[in-house]
Amino acid sequence: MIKENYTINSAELEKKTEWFIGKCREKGLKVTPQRLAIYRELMKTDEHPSAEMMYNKLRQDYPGISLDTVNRTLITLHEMGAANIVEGSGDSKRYDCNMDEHQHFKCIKCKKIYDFHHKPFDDIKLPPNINKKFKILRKTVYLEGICDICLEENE
Amino acid sequence: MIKENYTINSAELEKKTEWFIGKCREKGLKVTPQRLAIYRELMKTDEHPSAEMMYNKLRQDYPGISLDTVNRTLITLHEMGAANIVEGSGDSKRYDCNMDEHQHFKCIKCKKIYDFHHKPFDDIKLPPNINKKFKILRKTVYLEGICDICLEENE
DNA sequence: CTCTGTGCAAACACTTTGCAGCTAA
DNA sequence: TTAGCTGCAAAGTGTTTGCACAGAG
Repeated sequence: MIKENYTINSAELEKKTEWFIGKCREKGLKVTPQRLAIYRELMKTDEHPSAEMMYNKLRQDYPGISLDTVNRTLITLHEMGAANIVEGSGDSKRYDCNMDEHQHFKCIKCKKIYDFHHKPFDDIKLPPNINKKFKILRKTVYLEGICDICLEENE
Repeated sequence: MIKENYTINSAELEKKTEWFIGKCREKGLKVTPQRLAIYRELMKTDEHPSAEMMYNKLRQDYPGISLDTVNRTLITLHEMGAANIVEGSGDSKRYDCNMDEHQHFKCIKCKKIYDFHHKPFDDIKLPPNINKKFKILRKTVYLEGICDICLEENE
């Protein structure tokens, strides 16, 4: 199912806010007005905003807030498990001239990208409602984790 | 299968180079020494390099080459179908605090990201050799294309 | 009171653009 | 010859860092 025009109701928002406050305390992070505002703003949208987009929204209600705080807080949210960084984002572009079907595994420590080819991933079926609504140009199965070399180094 | 320490043999490299020259002619693109060098360099590595990484390698043999040429040429290679931009790259980071399993579709025209949830994508089986070698932290199925709104606008 | 978090400014990394001269076809 | 490509420089965009002050705990 495609989720559209998502709006969280206020009860849900308060519940999530409570959860977030608990999570902060648990991790020894301070509950500042900015952190709350950023988290709540992110809860309220389904736009997968960038830091810049959030900053523009937030400064309407919090004129003093700065873009770096938004940036830093989003990273904090990600680290504490309260937000995801959406795939397809960040870092600089990386190129590849292997035009055969294949997939990538990226090590989040050393940033190395490994090719692999797993036949079943070539053939995954797209959900029909998506396929009908949008024109799909590329489908990607993408794995992230820690590579064998970095795993060894940790021990 | 995982592809490692990939080195192309010179016969293969020449064959691909011929193919590339043909492809350039076909598209009315000039075969310049820089283009050839960049394409051949990309063929020779499995490192999925960034423009910067390629530039540093290439300037050893072509001291005059500039980083913008590398950047522009990589885009050209991508447009002519001789190279891919590896997923997980480019643009600014985008955030999401929906922590439930779900997938994303991104419109390459308007950059809007749509959530959807297709149960079978949650359950895709990892290839056992990958799973054994690396510690997989995240698996992602990610679709790109043109959304319904942008499709309409084109007509 | 203490120590984390914030705002500001500057630095940084990466990409894009305009332009003049060069070169493949 | 000439359209397209390159190199240079500058500007643009997004992110990170150092530091002093403010405010949560």
